[in-house]
Amino acid sequence: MKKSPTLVDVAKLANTSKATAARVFSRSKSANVRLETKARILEAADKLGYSPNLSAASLRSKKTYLIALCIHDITNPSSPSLIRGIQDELAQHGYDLVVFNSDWDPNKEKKNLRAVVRNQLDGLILQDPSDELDVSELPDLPSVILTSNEVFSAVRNTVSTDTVGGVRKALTYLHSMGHDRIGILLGGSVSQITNRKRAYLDFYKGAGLKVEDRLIVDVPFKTRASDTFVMAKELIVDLMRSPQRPSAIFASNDMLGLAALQMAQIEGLQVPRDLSVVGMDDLFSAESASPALTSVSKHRFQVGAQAARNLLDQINSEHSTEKEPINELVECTLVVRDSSGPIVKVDV
Amino acid sequence: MKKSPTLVDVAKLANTSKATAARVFSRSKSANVRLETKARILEAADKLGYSPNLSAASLRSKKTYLIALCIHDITNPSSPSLIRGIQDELAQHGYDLVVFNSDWDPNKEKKNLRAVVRNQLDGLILQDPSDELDVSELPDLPSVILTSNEVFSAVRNTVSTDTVGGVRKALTYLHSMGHDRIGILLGGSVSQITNRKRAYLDFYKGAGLKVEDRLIVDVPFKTRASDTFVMAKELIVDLMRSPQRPSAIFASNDMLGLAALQMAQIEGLQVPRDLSVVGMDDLFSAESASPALTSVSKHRFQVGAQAARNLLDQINSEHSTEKEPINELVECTLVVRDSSGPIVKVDV
DNA sequence: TTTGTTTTTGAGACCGGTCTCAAAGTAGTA
DNA sequence: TACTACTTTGAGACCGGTCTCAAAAACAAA
Repeated sequence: MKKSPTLVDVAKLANTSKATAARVFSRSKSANVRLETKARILEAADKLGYSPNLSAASLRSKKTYLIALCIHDITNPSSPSLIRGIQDELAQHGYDLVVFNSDWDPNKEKKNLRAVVRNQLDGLILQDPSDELDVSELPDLPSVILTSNEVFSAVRNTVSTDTVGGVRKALTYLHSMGHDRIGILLGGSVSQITNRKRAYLDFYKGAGLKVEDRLIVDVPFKTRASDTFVMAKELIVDLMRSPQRPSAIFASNDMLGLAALQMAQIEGLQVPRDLSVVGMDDLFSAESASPALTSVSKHRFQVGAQAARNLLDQINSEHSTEKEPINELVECTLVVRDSSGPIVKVDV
Repeated sequence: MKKSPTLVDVAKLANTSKATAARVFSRSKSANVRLETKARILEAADKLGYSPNLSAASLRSKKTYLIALCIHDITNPSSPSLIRGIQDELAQHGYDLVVFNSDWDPNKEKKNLRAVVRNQLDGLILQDPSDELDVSELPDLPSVILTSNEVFSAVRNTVSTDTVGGVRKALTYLHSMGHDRIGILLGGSVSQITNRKRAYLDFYKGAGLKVEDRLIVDVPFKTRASDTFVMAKELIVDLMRSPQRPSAIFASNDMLGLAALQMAQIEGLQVPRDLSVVGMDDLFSAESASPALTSVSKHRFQVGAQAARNLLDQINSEHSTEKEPINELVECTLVVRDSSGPIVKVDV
């Protein structure tokens, strides 16, 4: 690991000044270097195996070309496509991504945000900040927050998913297939649960259906997917064994939907003949399930891409005058697969 | 976004020198500062809202406390647990992770490696480098390569999975359940395919079974999981419909295993009564499949943790004298679930 | 050739820490 | 009190780029 050559070495070899050599490698525009000179410098750099030192550059220019993504857990099956959406967009503009996990721990979250500042990262994409996080604690840099929480959307740009609309789409679809007693599995954070429960109740009211409390199942939140999964299955069995079981189940996330599929099979219910199941998230696991799980896609990839674009816009708009925050909403789409179908009336 | 305070500001306010103030925040040991002084400095820093500038620090100290992970695709379902294993280990030592995707494109791979150097990252974990990458192109920094390729393991530390042993475990298990005509679905890269095919043939030979070529199915590799999935299903159907179909299928990755489960259901085969299926990777999708897929776990989380530990060791061992590279092998484990069982003789 | 304009180049300050080395302070001991 | 050993502090060079500003060169027009 010998000392690597610097710009001065290159300049010396190319018989020019440090400043001129710098212009050749600088990211900023307006690199006015004569072609002949430029070629000479590049040749010298090549000969020496020169690679610019970004630490040095960023010290002066205040730009690291690194973006922070603070999410709960990269292990969560819906994280990868979000990340990929962000990365693909960033890559086009020469930015790279640093990923932080908070594990739903407010302390880790704050710690991560501090790391973002320390590392001089150029921008921040923050997923669903915890309630413990005060707006004033947000670092003072270009940022996009993935949340529908008004506290944050009032002060920062946000991108969020129209989950309420998504729930409506799923229920509308099931209702159109003749289902009028639809079980709902609620999971995730408290706000997610209340959100979706409201959407469910609204739909029932709008459709003139009678709400049955026992069709509404809350699945306690666990940080590890597998734990949620196990817990969900127990609760789902109860629902399936109840004397008047629903003809369809809407799971507010795919984890729960998959658990339902598994339990249906164990209970000897045939899907979708005996039971229709619709999930939400459209994970790969939904596509690969047997039968393939009908699911509401939240377009995580697009959410990521959108957030990244928004962030880059902020970074590039010099005059970051106190503009009104932009709050974008991404629509959900229902992906119909094999786990759902028209109701089949049972003759007893 | 006003100018943030520097160490000099803090020192001034604490009525001490820059050097002393620096010692309080320095990561390196031997911070000999009197407690009283330290308190004064911390108080000043707190009052000013001081946050160290890592770009400046790393310019001088040559340390960014950032590690690069170059993988093929974060969207690949097995990536997240690998990443998490790495991150958890790194976090304990104050390092953060930058993730790069190559999409199996050698050019992107090289581009990423250059970015690693430019950004002065402190270490590199590189997944399965492409054949186009020459050993000489590896950047000159602490690194761990996730590969079993001898070309790389001869010159760098590596961590790899004993997939051959994993294949053997799966086949041994199926054979012990009475299956003697086991189909194998081969997928992934060329080397993966040849590796596992050899393991399969070796096992068959060892067990004194007759190899049937039509039980060996190659599934062409696609970069997108969904594409592989669709392609796999067509090939699997052929296998299932063949006059003498196997009583068990070993899929060399879970994607293929899940595809097999789905096709079995569509073809009206009951798993595991009519067909046992065993996958490999132990993705969450395997656990959530119906029936839950028996799978060979490659312990990706542990692989990641191991690699990270190894990397940190390298970084911390000052005298990086040309040691023999360390090549670690992680064993696979068979996770038996509901998609496999003893053979059931059919009476025709 | 002279003058005005535009493009290229170079000198040197600067970014905000870390690091070295010597000076100053503090004990401990005789 | 004097002397040694160890701890704590400060001065200032240094890391390798970027940025500003003015000088030099190139070009165009007169």
